[in-house]
Amino acid sequence: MGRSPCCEQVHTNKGAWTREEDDRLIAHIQAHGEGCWRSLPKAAGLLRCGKSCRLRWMNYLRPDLKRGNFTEEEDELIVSLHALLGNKWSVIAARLPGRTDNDIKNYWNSHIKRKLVGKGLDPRTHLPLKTGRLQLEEEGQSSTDEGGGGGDLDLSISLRLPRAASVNSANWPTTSASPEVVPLPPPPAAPCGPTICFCYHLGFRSDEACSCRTSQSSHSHGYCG
DNA sequence: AAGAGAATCAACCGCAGACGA
DNA sequence: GTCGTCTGCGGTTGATTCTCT
Repeated sequence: MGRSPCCEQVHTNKGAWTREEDDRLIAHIQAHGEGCWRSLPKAAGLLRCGKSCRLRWMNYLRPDLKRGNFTEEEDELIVSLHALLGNKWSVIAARLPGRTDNDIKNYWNSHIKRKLVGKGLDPRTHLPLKTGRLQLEEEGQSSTDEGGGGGDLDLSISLRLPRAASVNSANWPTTSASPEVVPLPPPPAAPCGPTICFCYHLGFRSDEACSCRTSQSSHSHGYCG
């Protein structure tokens, strides 16, 4: 098919952005909005590809970005969301106002991953390391894999919010009640059926995020229906 | 003080999905 | 329905900074 390159490689800069390039990009976006990234570099007088401009703006120049260390609350929230969503960094970032997917991804890889391993947890599955089952998973059998593949057990797990009301962002353990918080996709319209609500309490504190507490244990399984 | 290794983070790359013609 | 373009995402890389010896 011959995908065209995202930019004319010959005429674009690469590598670290200069102060001047940043200023040009900021000035252009403040004047014209984010608009079409492909045409932006030319319009802004930048020798960069649109992709690079977008990345620079999203990850570094946006005025609403929060700089500095992650708080303990953010840390816990990332772990919780990762347990539910996996490496959906953009979705996780949407729950953390002022943080970018790149930030979170980097923070995950440099801090949290190590922290979980230190606690004896598999950072991918959030389950204890080196059980027989996990041994299988490490060889390519993930517990979240689509139903498929071998073995006597159907290992697929259905995750859903325990109650429709939980879609409301107020029920999520966000660090602030920012209106920018993006709710997770709503559950199907059908009433909550026999699907297991697998509430794996990682990082959530009491009365937050989920109310179907059928067990006092820290790793409880609730049931919708 | 200097070098080595580890940690951090900005940026790039390739792919997939959305969308319009 | 097909094709081409654009955007956004996740994985990865590489430069810089920090820490330890």
